[in-house]
Amino acid sequence: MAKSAPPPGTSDIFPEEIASWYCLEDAARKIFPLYGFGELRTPVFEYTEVFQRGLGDDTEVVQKEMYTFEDRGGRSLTLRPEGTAGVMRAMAGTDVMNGNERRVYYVGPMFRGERPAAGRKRQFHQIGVENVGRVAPELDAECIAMLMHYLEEIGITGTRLLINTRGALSDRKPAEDALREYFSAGIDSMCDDCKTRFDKNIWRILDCKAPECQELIEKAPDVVSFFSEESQEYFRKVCAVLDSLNINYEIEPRLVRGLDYYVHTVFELTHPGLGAQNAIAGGGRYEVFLPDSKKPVIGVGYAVGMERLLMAREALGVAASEDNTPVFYLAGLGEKAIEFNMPLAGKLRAAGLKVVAEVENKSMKAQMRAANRIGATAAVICGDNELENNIVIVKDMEKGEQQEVSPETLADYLKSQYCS
RNA sequence: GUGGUUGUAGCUCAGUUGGUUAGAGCGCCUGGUUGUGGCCCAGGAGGUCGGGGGUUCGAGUCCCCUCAUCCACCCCA
Repeated sequence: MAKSAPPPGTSDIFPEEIASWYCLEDAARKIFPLYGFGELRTPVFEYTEVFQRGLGDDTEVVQKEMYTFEDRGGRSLTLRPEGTAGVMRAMAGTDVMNGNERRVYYVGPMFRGERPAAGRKRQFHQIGVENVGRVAPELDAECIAMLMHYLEEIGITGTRLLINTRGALSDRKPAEDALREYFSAGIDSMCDDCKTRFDKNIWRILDCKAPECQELIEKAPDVVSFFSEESQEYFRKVCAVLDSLNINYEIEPRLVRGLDYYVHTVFELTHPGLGAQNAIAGGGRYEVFLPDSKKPVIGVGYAVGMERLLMAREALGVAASEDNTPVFYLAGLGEKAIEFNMPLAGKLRAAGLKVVAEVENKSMKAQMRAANRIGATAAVICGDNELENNIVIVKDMEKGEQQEVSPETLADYLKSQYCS
C-alpha cells in the first residue's frame, strides 16, 4: 500500500469518482458566465514574491505553508497556495489598473504544506472567481449572490453565510490602536497564540477559539465603530443589496480571515456536515500588492473548496451523477474474430458508440463475464461461424435475447435499439 | 509544527496469555455447458503481517525508532 500511495495529503482521483468532480466544474462553467465571468488559467507556480507580497509576509500561509523551490535558473518559485495572487499578477498586465472591470474564474489545484485532516489536503482544489478593477458594494453583493446561485445548482443547502467588514486600509490604524490598548491589560492571561498575535497581527485575536480567551474577546471594543463613516456606509450598502436579493446572512463582527489583502467586505460560508474544517467557501474584497508595484490590484472574489463541496454533498446525500450511456462489449472467439473486431470497434466508435473489445482469445464464458462486469448494455459476439456468414450476434445483456445483425448495419442497429 | 488514532490479501476485517505451513467474507481466475454473463457449487491464484532494530528457543502478537493513515489543535477552501 505504501508502494502505491501518493505523497501525504494528496490523493488520486479515479475514473469511478470523477463524475462528481465534473459536476462541480460543469456547474461553474454554466453559472459564472451568466454573470459575465470567463475562465482564466494561470500557472500552478509563480515567483515566490507574488505570494509573499500578495498575501502578506506575516500570514500563516506565507510563513510556514508554502511549497517553495528554486528552479534551474536560480529563480525562487512557489506552488500556488491560493488562487487570487496569481490571478492578480495576470490582471496587473491589463486595463484593470485604470478602473476597467474584468470578471474571471479559475478551477484548479492549490498547495499548502499543512498536516492533513478532514477536509484538508496538501494538494486541494478550488474554484474561485474574481471581479477585478472596480469598487462598488453592489459588486461585492453580486459576488456573494453568484456563490449562492452556484451552490444551489450543485445541490448544496443548509449553509451559513457569515459576513463582516474589515474597513479600508486607512481605517486599520485607529482600530488597531484601540485593540492594542484594550488587550494589553489582559494579554498575560491569554493563550500563547494570542500572545504572538498581539505583536504580529492583533486582529486575529478576535477569532481565537481558545476558551481562556473568550471572555476578553467578547468584551473587546467594536472595531467597526473606529472605521470611517464611508467604510461603515459601504458595509451597510453591501448588506442592503444582499437584503434586496433575499440572501440570508449573519453579521459576524469577529470574522477576520487570515489573508492580509482583505479590505471592506469579508465573508465565509460554512456547512454543518463537515467536521472541524467547516468552511466551504470564503472571500471578500481585496487590495493585492504585487512585487515592484506601489499600486494594488483591487477586486472582490472568493474561493470554494472542491473537496469540501464534495463532502457537503455526501453529507446531504446528493447523488453523484452517473454516466448512463450504453457500453458495448465486443467478444471475439478465435484469433480471426479478434482481428475482425478491432476495425469493427473503430467503426462503432466513429458512430459515437462506447465500445470495449476483447483482445485475448478467452473462453466464451470468460468473455461474457467480462461483459457483465463492465456493465455492458449488449455484447456483440463474433466467432468463426459468424465470420463465415458475415453476421455478428448482438446479445442484450439485460433481456438475454440474441439477434443476428450484419456488421455493416451494426452501428445503426445498436443506435436504434439502445440510444434513444 | 504539537497531540492522539490506526497500519495483516485488490477491498472490509479476524488473529485468543508470544508457539509449527497467517485466516474469513467480498472481488479475481479456472471448472461444473464444443460458443453464452448475473444465482449456485467445486477448486485456484494472491500476504517480506507498513519498514528497520531489539527482547526471546520462538514475534503478526512485547519494547524502541521510522514511515504512512485518519482525527484534533493552529490556520484555511
